[in-house]
Amino acid sequence: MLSAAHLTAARARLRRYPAKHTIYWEGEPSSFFYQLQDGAVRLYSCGQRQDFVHSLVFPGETFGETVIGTNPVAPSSAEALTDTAVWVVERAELLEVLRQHPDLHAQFTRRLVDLLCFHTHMRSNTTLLPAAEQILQLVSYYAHKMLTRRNAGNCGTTSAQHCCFCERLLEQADGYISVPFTRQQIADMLGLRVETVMRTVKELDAAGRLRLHEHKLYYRTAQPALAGSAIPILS
Amino acid sequence: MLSAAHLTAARARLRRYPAKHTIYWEGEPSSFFYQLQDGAVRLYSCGQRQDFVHSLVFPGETFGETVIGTNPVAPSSAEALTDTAVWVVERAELLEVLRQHPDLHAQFTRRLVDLLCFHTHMRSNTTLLPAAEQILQLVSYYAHKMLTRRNAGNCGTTSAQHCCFCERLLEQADGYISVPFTRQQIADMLGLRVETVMRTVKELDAAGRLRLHEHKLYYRTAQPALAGSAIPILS
DNA sequence: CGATGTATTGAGCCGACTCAATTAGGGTGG
DNA sequence: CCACCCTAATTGAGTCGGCTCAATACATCG
Repeated sequence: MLSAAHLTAARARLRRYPAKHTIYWEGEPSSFFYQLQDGAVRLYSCGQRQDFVHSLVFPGETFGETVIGTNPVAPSSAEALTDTAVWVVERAELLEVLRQHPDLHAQFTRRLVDLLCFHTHMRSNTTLLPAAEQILQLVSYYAHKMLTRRNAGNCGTTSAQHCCFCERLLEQADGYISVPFTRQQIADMLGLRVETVMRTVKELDAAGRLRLHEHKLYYRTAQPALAGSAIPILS
Repeated sequence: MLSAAHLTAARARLRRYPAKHTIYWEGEPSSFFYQLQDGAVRLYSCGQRQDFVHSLVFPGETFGETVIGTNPVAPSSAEALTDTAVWVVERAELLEVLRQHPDLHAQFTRRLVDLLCFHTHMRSNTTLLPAAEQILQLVSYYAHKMLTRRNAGNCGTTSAQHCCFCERLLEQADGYISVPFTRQQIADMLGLRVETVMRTVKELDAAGRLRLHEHKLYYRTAQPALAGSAIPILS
Protein backbone atom coordinates (compact mmCIF):
# COMPACT_ATOMS: atom_id res chain seq x y z
CA MET A 1 0.00 0.00 0.00
CA LEU A 2 1.33 3.41 -0.99
CA SER A 3 1.12 6.30 1.44
CA ALA A 4 -0.35 9.63 0.43
CA ALA A 5 3.17 10.96 -0.06
CA HIS A 6 4.07 8.07 -2.33
CA LEU A 7 0.88 8.51 -4.33
CA THR A 8 1.70 12.15 -4.83
CA ALA A 9 5.26 11.36 -5.83
CA ALA A 10 3.94 8.86 -8.36
CA ARG A 11 1.47 11.42 -9.77
CA ALA A 12 -1.40 9.08 -8.92
CA ARG A 13 -4.80 10.21 -10.10
CA LEU A 14 -7.94 9.30 -8.19
CA ARG A 15 -10.50 7.89 -10.55
CA ARG A 16 -14.06 6.84 -9.83
CA TYR A 17 -15.82 3.96 -11.48
CA PRO A 18 -19.46 2.93 -11.20
CA ALA A 19 -20.43 -0.57 -10.12
CA LYS A 20 -19.86 -3.22 -12.79
CA HIS A 21 -17.40 -1.06 -14.69
CA THR A 22 -14.46 -2.97 -16.13
CA ILE A 23 -11.19 -1.27 -15.25
CA TYR A 24 -9.10 -3.40 -17.57
CA TRP A 25 -9.40 -6.59 -19.57
CA GLU A 26 -7.37 -9.75 -19.36
CA GLY A 27 -4.95 -10.02 -22.22
CA GLU A 28 -4.59 -6.33 -23.00
CA PRO A 29 -1.21 -4.64 -22.51
CA SER A 30 -0.99 -3.18 -19.01
CA SER A 31 -0.08 0.45 -18.51
CA PHE A 32 -1.19 1.19 -14.98
CA PHE A 33 -0.90 0.16 -11.39
CA TYR A 34 -3.85 0.60 -9.06
CA GLN A 35 -4.58 1.14 -5.41
CA LEU A 36 -8.14 0.82 -4.27
CA GLN A 37 -9.31 3.74 -2.17
CA ASP A 38 -12.97 2.96 -1.73
CA GLY A 39 -15.31 0.19 -2.85
CA ALA A 40 -14.52 -3.34 -3.97
CA VAL A 41 -12.95 -4.88 -7.04
CA ARG A 42 -12.81 -8.39 -8.38
CA LEU A 43 -10.02 -9.81 -10.53
CA TYR A 44 -11.35 -12.49 -12.82
CA SER A 45 -11.08 -14.47 -16.03
CA CYS A 46 -13.93 -15.13 -18.41
CA GLY A 47 -14.73 -18.63 -19.55
CA GLN A 48 -17.26 -20.06 -21.95
CA ARG A 49 -19.64 -21.15 -19.26
CA GLN A 50 -18.58 -19.26 -16.18
CA ASP A 51 -16.27 -16.65 -14.78
CA PHE A 52 -13.41 -17.49 -12.47
CA VAL A 53 -12.60 -14.94 -9.79
CA HIS A 54 -8.91 -14.87 -8.89
CA SER A 55 -9.37 -12.62 -5.88
CA LEU A 56 -11.28 -9.80 -4.32
CA VAL A 57 -9.57 -6.50 -3.66
CA PHE A 58 -10.42 -4.41 -0.63
CA PRO A 59 -9.74 -0.73 0.04
CA GLY A 60 -6.10 -0.05 0.81
CA GLU A 61 -4.98 -2.99 -1.31
CA THR A 62 -3.26 -2.73 -4.64
CA PHE A 63 -3.86 -4.57 -7.88
CA GLY A 64 -2.32 -4.70 -11.31
CA GLU A 65 1.12 -5.23 -9.74
CA THR A 66 2.19 -7.26 -12.76
CA VAL A 67 2.48 -4.02 -14.71
CA ILE A 68 6.07 -3.75 -13.57
CA GLY A 69 7.07 -6.75 -15.67
CA THR A 70 8.72 -6.20 -19.03
CA ASN A 71 6.11 -5.96 -21.74
CA PRO A 72 3.28 -6.56 -19.29
CA VAL A 73 -0.06 -8.07 -20.25
CA ALA A 74 -2.94 -8.23 -17.79
CA PRO A 75 -3.29 -11.78 -16.44
CA SER A 76 -6.88 -11.11 -15.43
CA SER A 77 -9.67 -8.62 -15.89
CA ALA A 78 -10.58 -6.14 -13.15
CA GLU A 79 -14.14 -5.09 -12.47
CA ALA A 80 -15.62 -2.72 -9.92
CA LEU A 81 -18.15 -4.61 -7.81
CA THR A 82 -19.56 -1.43 -6.30
CA ASP A 83 -19.00 2.24 -6.98
CA THR A 84 -15.29 2.63 -6.42
CA ALA A 85 -12.51 5.17 -6.16
CA VAL A 86 -9.09 4.02 -7.33
CA TRP A 87 -5.65 5.59 -7.37
CA VAL A 88 -4.17 5.06 -10.81
CA VAL A 89 -0.42 5.17 -11.32
CA GLU A 90 1.38 5.07 -14.63
CA ARG A 91 3.86 2.27 -15.10
CA ALA A 92 6.86 4.54 -15.58
CA GLU A 93 5.94 6.60 -12.52
CA LEU A 94 5.61 3.49 -10.40
CA LEU A 95 8.99 2.21 -11.51
CA GLU A 96 10.55 5.57 -10.73
CA VAL A 97 8.99 5.80 -7.28
CA LEU A 98 10.10 2.27 -6.46
CA ARG A 99 13.60 3.17 -7.56
CA GLN A 100 13.61 6.26 -5.38
CA HIS A 101 12.19 4.52 -2.33
CA PRO A 102 13.90 1.21 -1.55
CA ASP A 103 11.68 0.66 1.47
CA LEU A 104 8.58 0.96 -0.64
CA HIS A 105 10.10 -1.40 -3.18
CA ALA A 106 10.75 -3.92 -0.43
CA GLN A 107 7.17 -3.57 0.73
CA PHE A 108 5.95 -3.97 -2.83
CA THR A 109 7.99 -7.13 -3.16
CA ARG A 110 6.42 -8.53 0.00
CA ARG A 111 2.99 -7.86 -1.48
CA LEU A 112 3.99 -9.89 -4.52
CA VAL A 113 5.19 -12.70 -2.28
CA ASP A 114 1.89 -12.71 -0.43
CA LEU A 115 -0.02 -12.91 -3.69
CA LEU A 116 2.21 -15.69 -4.88
CA CYS A 117 1.67 -17.68 -1.70
CA PHE A 118 -2.06 -17.17 -1.91
CA HIS A 119 -2.31 -18.41 -5.48
CA THR A 120 0.06 -21.30 -4.82
CA HIS A 121 -2.03 -22.36 -1.88
CA MET A 122 -5.34 -22.02 -3.67
CA ARG A 123 -3.98 -23.94 -6.61
CA SER A 124 -3.01 -26.98 -4.58
CA ASN A 125 -6.31 -26.75 -2.70
CA THR A 126 -8.25 -26.90 -5.95
CA THR A 127 -6.48 -30.07 -6.92
CA LEU A 128 -6.06 -31.83 -3.64
CA LEU A 129 -9.07 -30.94 -1.51
CA PRO A 130 -12.78 -31.76 -1.79
CA ALA A 131 -15.23 -28.91 -2.28
CA ALA A 132 -16.12 -28.74 1.41
CA GLU A 133 -12.55 -28.08 2.52
CA GLN A 134 -12.02 -25.55 -0.21
CA ILE A 135 -15.05 -23.58 0.91
CA LEU A 136 -13.90 -23.60 4.50
CA GLN A 137 -10.43 -22.42 3.62
CA LEU A 138 -11.73 -19.67 1.39
CA VAL A 139 -14.17 -18.41 3.98
CA SER A 140 -11.51 -18.62 6.65
CA TYR A 141 -9.02 -16.65 4.56
CA TYR A 142 -11.38 -13.80 3.79
CA ALA A 143 -12.92 -13.78 7.24
CA HIS A 144 -9.53 -13.20 8.83
CA LYS A 145 -8.64 -10.61 6.26
CA MET A 146 -11.85 -8.70 6.82
CA LEU A 147 -11.65 -8.95 10.58
CA THR A 148 -8.15 -7.54 10.47
CA ARG A 149 -9.39 -4.61 8.40
CA ARG A 150 -12.27 -4.13 10.77
CA ASN A 151 -10.09 -4.23 13.84
CA ALA A 152 -7.62 -1.82 12.30
CA GLY A 153 -10.46 0.65 11.92
CA ASN A 154 -9.99 0.82 8.18
CA CYS A 155 -13.59 0.04 7.60
CA GLY A 156 -17.00 1.19 8.65
CA THR A 157 -18.94 4.29 7.77
CA THR A 158 -16.63 6.65 9.63
CA SER A 159 -13.64 5.69 7.51
CA ALA A 160 -12.91 7.07 4.08
CA GLN A 161 -12.36 3.55 2.86
CA HIS A 162 -15.67 1.80 2.61
CA CYS A 163 -15.98 -1.86 1.84
CA CYS A 164 -19.38 -3.37 1.30
CA PHE A 165 -18.06 -6.77 2.37
CA CYS A 166 -16.38 -5.78 5.60
CA GLU A 167 -19.36 -3.71 6.60
CA ARG A 168 -21.69 -6.61 6.11
CA LEU A 169 -19.48 -8.86 8.18
CA LEU A 170 -21.35 -9.00 11.49
CA GLU A 171 -19.77 -10.56 14.52
CA GLN A 172 -21.99 -12.66 16.72
CA ALA A 173 -21.57 -12.94 20.46
CA ASP A 174 -20.71 -16.63 20.27
CA GLY A 175 -17.65 -16.27 18.05
CA TYR A 176 -19.42 -16.64 14.75
CA ILE A 177 -19.35 -14.04 12.02
CA SER A 178 -21.69 -13.73 9.08
CA VAL A 179 -20.03 -14.37 5.73
CA PRO A 180 -20.83 -11.46 3.39
CA PHE A 181 -20.55 -13.47 0.17
CA THR A 182 -23.30 -14.85 -1.98
CA ARG A 183 -23.11 -18.55 -2.95
CA GLN A 184 -22.36 -17.39 -6.46
CA GLN A 185 -19.35 -15.37 -5.35
CA ILE A 186 -17.97 -18.29 -3.37
CA ALA A 187 -18.53 -20.56 -6.36
CA ASP A 188 -16.74 -18.17 -8.71
CA MET A 189 -13.73 -17.91 -6.42
CA LEU A 190 -13.39 -21.70 -6.30
CA GLY A 191 -14.38 -22.58 -9.82
CA LEU A 192 -17.42 -24.46 -8.57
CA ARG A 193 -21.11 -24.14 -9.38
CA VAL A 194 -23.68 -22.35 -7.25
CA GLU A 195 -25.58 -25.56 -6.74
CA THR A 196 -22.47 -27.36 -5.60
CA VAL A 197 -21.66 -24.64 -3.07
CA MET A 198 -25.28 -24.72 -1.96
CA ARG A 199 -25.29 -28.45 -1.31
CA THR A 200 -21.83 -28.56 0.19
CA VAL A 201 -22.57 -25.72 2.55
CA LYS A 202 -25.62 -27.58 3.78
CA GLU A 203 -23.43 -30.58 4.50
CA LEU A 204 -20.93 -28.41 6.34
CA ASP A 205 -23.74 -27.03 8.43
CA ALA A 206 -24.92 -30.52 9.26
CA ALA A 207 -21.35 -31.44 10.19
CA GLY A 208 -21.12 -28.41 12.46
CA ARG A 209 -18.26 -26.86 10.52
CA LEU A 210 -20.34 -23.88 9.43
CA ARG A 211 -23.67 -22.51 10.46
CA LEU A 212 -26.69 -21.70 8.33
CA HIS A 213 -29.38 -19.43 9.70
CA GLU A 214 -32.07 -17.70 7.68
CA HIS A 215 -30.14 -18.20 4.47
CA LYS A 216 -27.08 -16.52 5.90
CA LEU A 217 -23.78 -18.26 6.31
CA TYR A 218 -21.85 -18.07 9.58
CA TYR A 219 -18.27 -19.03 10.19
CA ARG A 220 -16.69 -19.68 13.58
CA THR A 221 -13.60 -17.55 14.04
CA ALA A 222 -13.16 -18.32 17.70
CA GLN A 223 -14.17 -20.94 20.20
CA PRO A 224 -17.58 -20.27 21.73
CA ALA A 225 -16.97 -18.00 24.70
CA LEU A 226 -17.34 -19.88 27.96
CA ALA A 227 -18.76 -18.14 30.98
CA GLY A 228 -16.14 -15.89 32.51
CA SER A 229 -13.52 -16.50 29.87
CA ALA A 230 -12.23 -13.79 27.60
CA ILE A 231 -11.08 -15.24 24.32
CA PRO A 232 -9.98 -12.70 21.75
CA ILE A 233 -11.16 -12.89 18.16
CA LEU A 234 -8.53 -14.45 15.96
CA SER A 235 -7.17 -12.11 13.36
CA MET B 1 19.05 -15.21 -11.64
CA LEU B 2 22.01 -14.04 -9.61
CA SER B 3 25.38 -13.56 -11.26
CA ALA B 4 28.51 -15.12 -9.85
CA ALA B 5 29.38 -11.78 -8.27
CA HIS B 6 25.99 -11.54 -6.61
CA LEU B 7 26.24 -15.09 -5.35
CA THR B 8 29.59 -14.31 -3.82
CA ALA B 9 28.29 -11.11 -2.26
CA ALA B 10 25.41 -13.08 -0.76
CA ARG B 11 27.78 -15.72 0.62
CA ALA B 12 25.96 -18.38 -1.37
CA ARG B 13 27.09 -21.95 -0.75
CA LEU B 14 26.92 -24.55 -3.47
CA ARG B 15 25.25 -27.66 -2.14
CA ARG B 16 24.70 -30.97 -3.87
CA TYR B 17 21.68 -33.17 -3.41
CA PRO B 18 21.06 -36.65 -4.74
CA ALA B 19 17.99 -37.45 -6.82
CA LYS B 20 14.77 -37.63 -4.80
CA HIS B 21 16.24 -35.62 -1.93
CA THR B 22 13.79 -33.19 -0.38
CA ILE B 23 15.35 -29.75 -0.08
CA TYR B 24 12.58 -28.35 2.09
CA TRP B 25 9.06 -29.21 3.12
CA GLU B 26 5.86 -27.28 2.63
CA GLY B 27 4.75 -25.62 5.82
CA GLU B 28 8.12 -25.34 7.51
CA PRO B 29 9.58 -21.91 8.22
CA SER B 30 11.77 -20.80 5.30
CA SER B 31 15.32 -19.67 5.91
CA PHE B 32 16.93 -19.90 2.50
CA PHE B 33 16.72 -18.79 -1.06
CA TYR B 34 17.91 -21.10 -3.83
CA GLN B 35 19.33 -20.90 -7.31
CA LEU B 36 19.58 -24.11 -9.27
CA GLN B 37 22.99 -24.64 -10.79
CA ASP B 38 22.65 -28.11 -12.21
CA GLY B 39 19.93 -30.74 -12.36
CA ALA B 40 16.18 -30.36 -11.97
CA VAL B 41 13.86 -29.62 -9.07
CA ARG B 42 10.12 -29.90 -8.63
CA LEU B 43 8.03 -27.75 -6.31
CA TYR B 44 5.02 -29.68 -5.10
CA SER B 45 2.36 -30.26 -2.49
CA CYS B 46 1.43 -33.63 -1.04
CA GLY B 47 -2.15 -34.78 -0.98
CA GLN B 48 -3.85 -37.87 0.36
CA ARG B 49 -4.13 -39.54 -3.00
CA GLN B 50 -1.69 -37.72 -5.20
CA ASP B 51 0.97 -35.05 -5.36
CA PHE B 52 0.43 -31.77 -7.09
CA VAL B 53 3.43 -30.24 -8.83
CA HIS B 54 3.39 -26.45 -8.83
CA SER B 55 6.28 -26.11 -11.22
CA LEU B 56 9.55 -27.51 -12.46
CA VAL B 57 12.75 -25.58 -11.90
CA PHE B 58 15.55 -25.61 -14.47
CA PRO B 59 19.21 -24.69 -14.05
CA GLY B 60 19.69 -20.95 -13.80
CA GLU B 61 16.27 -20.45 -12.26
CA THR B 62 15.63 -19.57 -8.67
CA PHE B 63 13.16 -21.00 -6.18
CA GLY B 64 12.14 -20.31 -2.63
CA GLU B 65 11.68 -16.62 -3.47
CA THR B 66 8.94 -16.35 -0.86
CA VAL B 67 11.62 -16.44 1.82
CA ILE B 68 11.81 -12.67 1.61
CA GLY B 69 8.36 -12.31 3.12
CA THR B 70 7.99 -11.48 6.79
CA ASN B 71 7.83 -14.66 8.82
CA PRO B 72 8.06 -16.83 5.73
CA VAL B 73 6.66 -20.35 5.52
CA ALA B 74 7.31 -22.57 2.51
CA PRO B 75 4.20 -22.71 0.31
CA SER B 76 5.39 -25.93 -1.28
CA SER B 77 7.94 -28.67 -0.88
CA ALA B 78 11.04 -28.80 -3.08
CA GLU B 79 12.53 -32.06 -4.28
CA ALA B 80 15.53 -32.83 -6.44
CA LEU B 81 14.39 -34.83 -9.47
CA THR B 82 17.95 -35.72 -10.44
CA ASP B 83 21.29 -35.24 -8.79
CA THR B 84 21.48 -31.49 -8.39
CA ALA B 85 23.75 -28.65 -7.41
CA VAL B 86 22.08 -25.65 -5.81
CA TRP B 87 23.30 -22.28 -4.62
CA VAL B 88 21.89 -21.67 -1.18
CA VAL B 89 21.55 -18.13 0.17
CA GLU B 90 20.56 -17.18 3.68
CA ARG B 91 17.50 -14.98 3.99
CA ALA B 92 19.35 -12.11 5.66
CA GLU B 93 22.11 -12.21 3.07
CA LEU B 94 19.59 -12.13 0.24
CA LEU B 95 17.81 -9.16 1.75
CA GLU B 96 21.09 -7.36 2.16
CA VAL B 97 22.25 -8.02 -1.39
CA LEU B 98 18.91 -6.87 -2.77
CA ARG B 99 19.22 -3.70 -0.72
CA GLN B 100 22.71 -3.08 -2.03
CA HIS B 101 21.82 -3.78 -5.66
CA PRO B 102 18.64 -2.05 -6.80
CA ASP B 103 18.99 -3.50 -10.28
CA LEU B 104 19.08 -7.00 -8.89
CA HIS B 105 16.08 -6.19 -6.72
CA ALA B 106 14.20 -5.01 -9.80
CA GLN B 107 15.10 -8.20 -11.60
CA PHE B 108 14.04 -10.24 -8.61
CA THR B 109 10.71 -8.44 -8.61
CA ARG B 110 10.20 -9.25 -12.27
CA ARG B 111 10.81 -12.90 -11.48
CA LEU B 112 8.07 -12.73 -8.86
CA VAL B 113 5.75 -11.12 -11.39
CA ASP B 114 6.45 -13.89 -13.87
CA LEU B 115 5.69 -16.51 -11.28
CA LEU B 116 2.51 -14.72 -10.32
CA CYS B 117 1.37 -14.55 -13.92
CA PHE B 118 2.13 -18.21 -14.43
CA HIS B 119 0.15 -19.35 -11.42
CA THR B 120 -2.71 -16.98 -12.20
CA HIS B 121 -2.91 -18.33 -15.70
CA MET B 122 -2.69 -21.97 -14.67
CA ARG B 123 -5.34 -21.41 -12.06
CA SER B 124 -7.91 -20.09 -14.49
CA ASN B 125 -6.95 -22.83 -16.95
CA THR B 126 -7.67 -25.50 -14.35
CA THR B 127 -11.11 -24.11 -13.79
CA LEU B 128 -12.13 -22.97 -17.23
CA LEU B 129 -10.53 -25.36 -19.68
CA PRO B 130 -11.05 -29.05 -20.43
CA ALA B 131 -8.16 -31.46 -19.87
CA ALA B 132 -7.10 -31.42 -23.52
CA GLU B 133 -6.54 -27.66 -23.59
CA GLN B 134 -4.71 -27.73 -20.28
CA ILE B 135 -2.30 -30.33 -21.56
CA LEU B 136 -1.62 -28.35 -24.71
CA GLN B 137 -0.98 -25.16 -22.79
CA LEU B 138 1.30 -26.88 -20.32
CA VAL B 139 3.31 -28.58 -23.01
CA SER B 140 3.49 -25.35 -24.98
CA TYR B 141 4.70 -23.39 -21.97
CA TYR B 142 7.50 -25.77 -21.08
CA ALA B 143 8.44 -26.42 -24.70
CA HIS B 144 9.05 -22.73 -25.30
CA LYS B 145 10.89 -22.42 -22.03
CA MET B 146 13.17 -25.34 -22.82
CA LEU B 147 13.76 -24.24 -26.40
CA THR B 148 14.80 -20.83 -25.17
CA ARG B 149 17.27 -22.43 -22.80
CA ARG B 150 18.54 -24.63 -25.58
CA ASN B 151 18.94 -21.78 -28.01
CA ALA B 152 20.71 -19.67 -25.42
CA GLY B 153 23.28 -22.43 -25.11
CA ASN B 154 22.56 -22.86 -21.42
CA CYS B 155 22.00 -26.50 -21.88
CA GLY B 156 23.67 -29.52 -23.36
CA THR B 157 26.64 -31.50 -22.26
CA THR B 158 29.14 -28.74 -22.92
CA SER B 159 27.46 -26.41 -20.44
CA ALA B 160 27.98 -26.51 -16.71
CA GLN B 161 24.22 -26.39 -16.26
CA HIS B 162 22.74 -29.72 -17.21
CA CYS B 163 19.06 -30.32 -17.42
CA CYS B 164 17.74 -33.81 -18.06
CA PHE B 165 14.57 -32.37 -19.59
CA CYS B 166 16.13 -29.93 -22.01
CA GLU B 167 18.63 -32.51 -23.12
CA ARG B 168 15.90 -35.00 -23.90
CA LEU B 169 13.99 -32.42 -25.90
CA LEU B 170 14.77 -33.42 -29.47
CA GLU B 171 13.80 -31.22 -32.35
CA GLN B 172 12.47 -32.90 -35.45
CA ALA B 173 12.98 -31.59 -38.93
CA ASP B 174 9.29 -30.93 -39.44
CA GLY B 175 8.86 -28.48 -36.58
CA TYR B 176 7.92 -31.01 -33.94
CA ILE B 177 9.83 -31.53 -30.72
CA SER B 178 9.66 -34.49 -28.40
CA VAL B 179 8.15 -33.71 -25.02
CA PRO B 180 10.52 -34.95 -22.31
CA PHE B 181 7.83 -35.53 -19.66
CA THR B 182 6.23 -38.76 -18.59
CA ARG B 183 2.42 -38.92 -18.55
CA GLN B 184 2.66 -39.00 -14.77
CA GLN B 185 4.62 -35.75 -14.66
CA ILE B 186 2.12 -34.03 -16.92
CA ALA B 187 -0.71 -35.37 -14.78
CA ASP B 188 0.91 -34.11 -11.57
CA MET B 189 1.42 -30.63 -12.98
CA LEU B 190 -2.25 -30.38 -13.93
CA GLY B 191 -3.84 -32.22 -11.05
CA LEU B 192 -5.10 -34.92 -13.38
CA ARG B 193 -4.66 -38.70 -13.39
CA VAL B 194 -2.21 -40.62 -15.54
CA GLU B 195 -5.03 -42.44 -17.26
CA THR B 196 -6.79 -39.20 -18.06
CA VAL B 197 -3.64 -37.74 -19.59
CA MET B 198 -3.16 -40.96 -21.48
CA ARG B 199 -6.61 -40.92 -23.01
CA THR B 200 -6.70 -37.21 -23.64
CA VAL B 201 -3.34 -37.28 -25.36
CA LYS B 202 -4.59 -39.98 -27.65
CA GLU B 203 -7.55 -37.79 -28.56
CA LEU B 204 -5.25 -34.86 -29.20
CA ASP B 205 -3.19 -37.04 -31.48
CA ALA B 206 -6.29 -38.08 -33.37
CA ALA B 207 -7.28 -34.43 -33.65
CA GLY B 208 -3.85 -33.58 -35.01
CA ARG B 209 -3.03 -31.22 -32.15
CA LEU B 210 -0.21 -33.41 -30.88
CA ARG B 211 1.63 -36.35 -32.30
CA LEU B 212 2.21 -39.77 -30.75
CA HIS B 213 4.96 -41.97 -32.11
CA GLU B 214 6.41 -45.03 -30.41
CA HIS B 215 5.03 -43.94 -27.04
CA LYS B 216 6.71 -40.57 -27.30
CA LEU B 217 4.83 -37.33 -27.36
CA TYR B 218 5.59 -34.66 -29.96
CA TYR B 219 4.46 -31.07 -29.95
CA ARG B 220 4.47 -28.76 -32.95
CA THR B 221 6.35 -25.56 -32.18
CA ALA B 222 6.36 -24.26 -35.72
CA GLN B 223 4.41 -24.71 -38.90
CA PRO B 224 5.65 -27.65 -40.98
CA ALA B 225 8.40 -26.27 -43.17
CA LEU B 226 7.26 -25.88 -46.74
CA ALA B 227 9.68 -26.40 -49.58
CA GLY B 228 11.94 -23.39 -49.90
CA SER B 229 10.54 -21.54 -46.90
CA ALA B 230 12.55 -20.78 -43.81
CA ILE B 231 10.34 -20.54 -40.78
CA PRO B 232 12.16 -19.95 -37.51
CA ILE B 233 11.39 -21.96 -34.40
CA LEU B 234 9.17 -19.99 -32.05
CA SER B 235 10.79 -19.22 -28.77
C1' DC C 1 16.69 -62.86 -18.26
C1' DG C 2 14.48 -60.63 -14.30
C1' DA C 3 13.54 -56.20 -12.06
C1' DT C 4 11.59 -51.88 -12.14
C1' DG C 5 9.33 -48.06 -14.07
C1' DT C 6 6.25 -46.33 -17.67
C1' DA C 7 2.57 -46.90 -20.99
C1' DT C 8 -2.11 -48.69 -22.07
C1' DT C 9 -6.73 -50.27 -21.74
C1' DG C 10 -11.16 -51.60 -19.90
C1' DA C 11 -15.07 -51.45 -16.61
C1' DG C 12 -17.49 -49.14 -13.28
C1' DC C 13 -18.06 -45.29 -9.94
C1' DC C 14 -18.77 -40.60 -8.30
C1' DG C 15 -18.51 -35.85 -7.46
C1' DA C 16 -19.60 -31.90 -9.75
C1' DC C 17 -22.12 -30.04 -13.52
C1' DT C 18 -26.40 -29.08 -16.41
C1' DC C 19 -30.99 -27.84 -16.82
C1' DA C 20 -35.26 -26.56 -15.17
C1' DA C 21 -38.41 -25.14 -11.75
C1' DT C 22 -39.68 -23.11 -7.35
C1' DT C 23 -39.23 -20.24 -3.27
C1' DA C 24 -37.55 -16.43 -0.48
C1' DG C 25 -35.80 -11.73 0.55
C1' DG C 26 -35.23 -6.96 -0.48
C1' DG C 27 -36.24 -2.85 -2.74
C1' DT C 28 -39.41 0.22 -5.33
C1' DG C 29 -43.38 2.67 -7.08
C1' DG C 30 -48.13 3.32 -6.17
C1' DC D 1 -49.33 -1.68 3.04
C1' DC D 2 -49.43 -4.02 -1.47
C1' DA D 3 -48.17 -5.45 -6.21
C1' DC D 4 -44.16 -6.10 -8.82
C1' DC D 5 -39.41 -6.95 -9.99
C1' DC D 6 -35.06 -8.77 -9.55
C1' DT D 7 -31.49 -11.11 -7.34
C1' DA D 8 -30.28 -14.86 -4.53
C1' DA D 9 -31.39 -19.26 -2.55
C1' DT D 10 -33.04 -24.01 -3.09
C1' DT D 11 -34.11 -28.45 -4.83
C1' DG D 12 -34.58 -32.43 -7.96
C1' DA D 13 -33.40 -35.35 -11.93
C1' DG D 14 -30.23 -36.73 -15.10
C1' DT D 15 -25.57 -36.42 -17.51
C1' DC D 16 -20.61 -36.55 -17.87
C1' DG D 17 -15.71 -35.90 -17.37
C1' DG D 18 -12.33 -37.51 -14.77
C1' DC D 19 -11.20 -40.89 -11.16
C1' DT D 20 -10.59 -45.73 -9.18
C1' DC D 21 -9.15 -50.28 -9.58
C1' DA D 22 -7.13 -53.96 -11.93
C1' DA D 23 -4.72 -56.13 -15.50
C1' DT D 24 -1.50 -56.18 -19.36
C1' DA D 25 2.07 -54.58 -22.54
C1' DC D 26 6.61 -52.12 -23.23
C1' DA D 27 11.14 -50.58 -22.29
C1' DT D 28 15.30 -49.90 -20.19
C1' DC D 29 18.99 -51.48 -17.51
C1' DG D 30 22.06 -54.36 -14.74
